[in-house]
Amino acid sequence: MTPYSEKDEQIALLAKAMGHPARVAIIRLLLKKQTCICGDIVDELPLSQSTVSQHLKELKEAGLIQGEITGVKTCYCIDESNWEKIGKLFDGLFNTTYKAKSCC
Amino acid sequence: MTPYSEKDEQIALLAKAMGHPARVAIIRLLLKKQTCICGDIVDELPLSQSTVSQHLKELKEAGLIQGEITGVKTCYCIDESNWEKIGKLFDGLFNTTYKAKSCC
DNA sequence: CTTATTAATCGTAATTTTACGATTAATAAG
DNA sequence: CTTATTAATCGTAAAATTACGATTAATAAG
Repeated sequence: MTPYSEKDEQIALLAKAMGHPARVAIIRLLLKKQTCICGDIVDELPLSQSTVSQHLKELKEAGLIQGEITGVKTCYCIDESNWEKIGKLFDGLFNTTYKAKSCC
Repeated sequence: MTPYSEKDEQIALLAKAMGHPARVAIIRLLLKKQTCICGDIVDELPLSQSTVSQHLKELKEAGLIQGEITGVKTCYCIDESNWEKIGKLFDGLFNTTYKAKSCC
């Protein structure tokens, strides 16, 4: 269906999800802070509640984070089941030591 | 000016550049193959010459690749001076071992 | 039951991205 | 000099993204 490899599609999807500074900031927040309530994330970002919610949804759909509704609040966290795999995917691409070729 | 950290902006910019399967495929091609002539890249992708040229421009602007005009052809390659740094940027983010927190 | 809080979703406008064909500029080949 | 080749750029249409306020749904608090 898609003319690209499964791996390339996967990396592109994940990279796209990380392709906005607000989403990078959210990921970093979830890696650092104890609290991961949606409202707390909204407070840390210069964006409206609805926009942050949209960014959270994108990160969730890409498999980077998980959201768990508890009562009236929603707690977000890094999706542990994918995190390591994602790290390795990027590692496999970016930490290929590049050797200069003849052409340039 | 920007409300986000320099690092988050940098990562987002690079991730965005990798956020399309065609561009991931181009990077992988440049990592693997000897030849890096624009025309060869066009041949490997299911896209028109102008579209590939546009993707190459984006990768170049993000600092991921370099292009060198030699006669009537242009030879693209991984930007060695940035490659390692970029790998470390992503490594620093994705290879943070995530420890489950109390909240979810 | 009523009201308040929280976060998702809807509707929408503005911007950006993606893709293409056509054109252009530059070098190479004849 | 003329023609061919290569790749960048232009113009443009369609689609996707980003952001917001308003609304909704669900639980919590009174």
